[in-house]
Amino acid sequence: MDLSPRTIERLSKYRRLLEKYKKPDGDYIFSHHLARLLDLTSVQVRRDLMLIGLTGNQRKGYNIRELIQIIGKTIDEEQGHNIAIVGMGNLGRAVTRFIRKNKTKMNIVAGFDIDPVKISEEVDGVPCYHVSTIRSYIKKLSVDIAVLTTSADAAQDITDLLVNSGVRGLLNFTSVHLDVPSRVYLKDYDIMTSLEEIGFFIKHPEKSI
Amino acid sequence: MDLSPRTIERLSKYRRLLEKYKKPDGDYIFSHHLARLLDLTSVQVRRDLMLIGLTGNQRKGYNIRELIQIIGKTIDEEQGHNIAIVGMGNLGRAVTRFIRKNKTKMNIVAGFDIDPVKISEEVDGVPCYHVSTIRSYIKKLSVDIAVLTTSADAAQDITDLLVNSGVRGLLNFTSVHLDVPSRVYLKDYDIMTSLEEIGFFIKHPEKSI
DNA sequence: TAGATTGTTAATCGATTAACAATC
DNA sequence: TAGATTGTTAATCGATTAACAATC
Repeated sequence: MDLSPRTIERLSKYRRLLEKYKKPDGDYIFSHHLARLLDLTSVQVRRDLMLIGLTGNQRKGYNIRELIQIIGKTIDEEQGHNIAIVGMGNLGRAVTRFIRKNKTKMNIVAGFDIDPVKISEEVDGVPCYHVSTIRSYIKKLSVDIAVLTTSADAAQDITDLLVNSGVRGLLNFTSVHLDVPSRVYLKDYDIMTSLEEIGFFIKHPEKSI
Repeated sequence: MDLSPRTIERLSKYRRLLEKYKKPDGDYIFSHHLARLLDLTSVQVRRDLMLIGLTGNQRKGYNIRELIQIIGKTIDEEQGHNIAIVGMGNLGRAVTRFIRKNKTKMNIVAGFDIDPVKISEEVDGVPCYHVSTIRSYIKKLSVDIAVLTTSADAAQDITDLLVNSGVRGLLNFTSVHLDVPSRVYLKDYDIMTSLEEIGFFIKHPEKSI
């Protein structure tokens, strides 16, 4: 199986959409219908589903229950993922609550901070520890994904610590470009860059149509 | 000028990196040096800079001051952008403080919420109004970009309201796929999908190396 | 000068889409 | 059956990279 990040992202969106989807006229959906709901082409939907071995019915389309189940088999880790939020400032607390609202296989097991005020103060039921204890808690709690919501200054040092402690995936909300070994999967979320991108394209509207 | 979203994103990162950059051995930087700092190739850096008409020096590289200035001329709107945050929950407040910490041409001029508790309670100096007043405030304050941090339920209705009020760019933090006219530039930030992407690729490490 | 770097075209790579046979 | 849809290969499109001449 050889799925690109973009395909994985679309599969995640298909599943989430259909989990909330009140069956229109049964438990099946056509590729062009799913495509329209997400502004994609029906070919792309069929191709994505083909790649994960899902087969449809020419009369009824794709079985929604089966679709959700096979996407889960493809992208989920059976035992779920244990997540740590590093940096329990506004952004860290917001992300914590956001993730916990979505009942998925993503379990937030710990927060970390340097501020004594935040430490041992639970956020949405998640305990917060001092960053100096990252190594032992990451190992003890089998954290495999960390969300980085620290200050820019601390970002690279904390990243090194996380990676050395065994974290294998990182969601980086800081605006710092992180240096990580290739075995670690890094996803950047650069808010300022995104705003500047939006700013540019509303200044040059002809480009985006 | 015909710049892709990816080029704009890289330009934004070049600038931010170099603004904080303490000159190594002068006020110039080589393309391969800048490339290494951001995990890119030097060809890509040179090509990006070529596209915005920036010319380097074969002995010294690119003048950092000039680079920052020309990137600004390319991507910034001279008068800046007026931004509204819609949904002043944890995420909205976090994003507000985050953007305001970065001194840029992005001015947050208003927040909106439905919760009477949050309304007329300033966040980091930004006033918060009721969503029913979106239309008049968006026009009065000339808001051109909105950050959507509402609940999933409200997302599409609020978006319609924003677009009808004249907003031309949207940064969407909800997990809902939004339907917007093509003249509106939309950028999605789907946290759950990103986590699932990370989860998949740490399960299949051979793919990401 | 020799060596390193820039600037730019052509080739390559990866992802999307067009086309169409197979199927219900 | 006719019509619509699926499944899949081939063509296309867009972005990155290789190659190399020009320049300091």
